[in-house]
Amino acid sequence: MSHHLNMFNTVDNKSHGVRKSAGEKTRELILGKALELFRQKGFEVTTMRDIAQAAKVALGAAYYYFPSKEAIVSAYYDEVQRLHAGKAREALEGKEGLGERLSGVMNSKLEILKNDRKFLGALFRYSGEPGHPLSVFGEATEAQRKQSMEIFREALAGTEINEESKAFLLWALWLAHLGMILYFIHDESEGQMKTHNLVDHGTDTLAGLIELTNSALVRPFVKPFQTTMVKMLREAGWSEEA
Amino acid sequence: MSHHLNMFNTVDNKSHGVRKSAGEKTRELILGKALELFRQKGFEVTTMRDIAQAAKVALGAAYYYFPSKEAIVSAYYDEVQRLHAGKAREALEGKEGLGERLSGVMNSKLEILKNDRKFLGALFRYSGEPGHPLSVFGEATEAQRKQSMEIFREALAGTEINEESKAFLLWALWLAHLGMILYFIHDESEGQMKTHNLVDHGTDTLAGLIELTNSALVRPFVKPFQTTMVKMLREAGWSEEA
DNA sequence: GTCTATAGTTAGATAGAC
DNA sequence: GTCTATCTAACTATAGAC
Repeated sequence: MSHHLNMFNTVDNKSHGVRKSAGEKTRELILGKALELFRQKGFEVTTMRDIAQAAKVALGAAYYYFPSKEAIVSAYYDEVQRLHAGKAREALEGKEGLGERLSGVMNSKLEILKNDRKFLGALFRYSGEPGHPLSVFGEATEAQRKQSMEIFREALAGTEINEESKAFLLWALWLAHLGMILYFIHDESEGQMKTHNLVDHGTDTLAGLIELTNSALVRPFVKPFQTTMVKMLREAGWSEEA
Repeated sequence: MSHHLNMFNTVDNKSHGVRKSAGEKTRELILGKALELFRQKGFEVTTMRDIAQAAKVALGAAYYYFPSKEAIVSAYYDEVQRLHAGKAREALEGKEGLGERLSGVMNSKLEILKNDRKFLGALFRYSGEPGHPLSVFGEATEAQRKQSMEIFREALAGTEINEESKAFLLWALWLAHLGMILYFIHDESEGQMKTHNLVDHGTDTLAGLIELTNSALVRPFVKPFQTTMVKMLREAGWSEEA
């Protein structure tokens, strides 16, 4: 029985039955060792040579699998997304209120990232460079973004919002979730308690506001704003992935 | 008469009467040439060697004045802030409505940045690294942040908001203004029209919302949210520059 | 397709002489 | 303050083993 711990320090069930090519295994080895080093020493100070050495492969092998050092963090984040899809759906089971549903999605994300604040910053390094393959806003990462927004779509299931506003809300939630990660990285409080408070109250407040704007009493006042905002955002091209 | 164009391609009035040390002049020369190259070729492809050569100094001299390549962009941004303080105050003259006041501040910023989208991204490179001297959220840039928020405080003059909410609103405006710059960088539309639309409608909408929440009819509904939010943000430590 | 080994190149950054 | 020389580490290139 070869249960073994993967890079996330969880039991890797997939290793039973699923054939992996030699390349696959090397790739995971490099990724795992890299993350180990990033967690230990930090992203900056860890060199590609360190990583190759730790994985007992040649430097060229590391570059064969990962075109750059940041690409390793990006690959890690792919895994995070995959895990999050599962964990978030688990968290959504049986939860009815919008507030707790949003909170479930956000908190499961934090749970996955909890030991990796040291190197998550590398994810944001190219956010201001539109063409860069690793920009969180770039074309190359569109699939990831869509996938992430799908999870939020599920959290919103059962909420009464028209499709256009919902599309915008998904974008906003994805952005907020990025902001959460950024805040999390900077949060030096015990157990990142401040981030958790922010998420708990923030999701609750947001849910309350959404319900408020749907209430018969307030809606007439809010309606014109919604119309303006949708128009504005359409002009701004948010729907075309701008 | 030695009117000459400075790095912003505007007439440099300060050069009359104000003595500059040799070092001061070298620094400006390097900064100016660097920005020229950044605008021409982009930030990435411009090397420190290129910059030093263009300024006819040794590589070491460039590093004597600027500890890193990004520090050049940061120094440029200091100038931007200084210019913005002036331009924004000009724009605020005679404007009464909150919407147009906010719009004035935002648009004057865009006006200053308009030719520099190519390298503004460098400003965000370390936003995910708390300790880094060039992180927009870091301690080392706190003075700049405060200065920037002061401009927004002036835009809010005459608006009825309690001090605690206002402090938060300033933070939010500063963040929104960062977001605007990010969007601006990614905006490939003719003359960055999309950014301008977003700013025009966004400031108007925000102003409308602020007024709405202050109205007698809606306030009772919104009040509990304001209370919760202020509490939440206090717990999150936003006031302590977290 | 997967890797090793090794030898560059490039460019950011630094040390220390003048 | 300014230079020259040097260092480091990301990255590339290549030739070959399996």
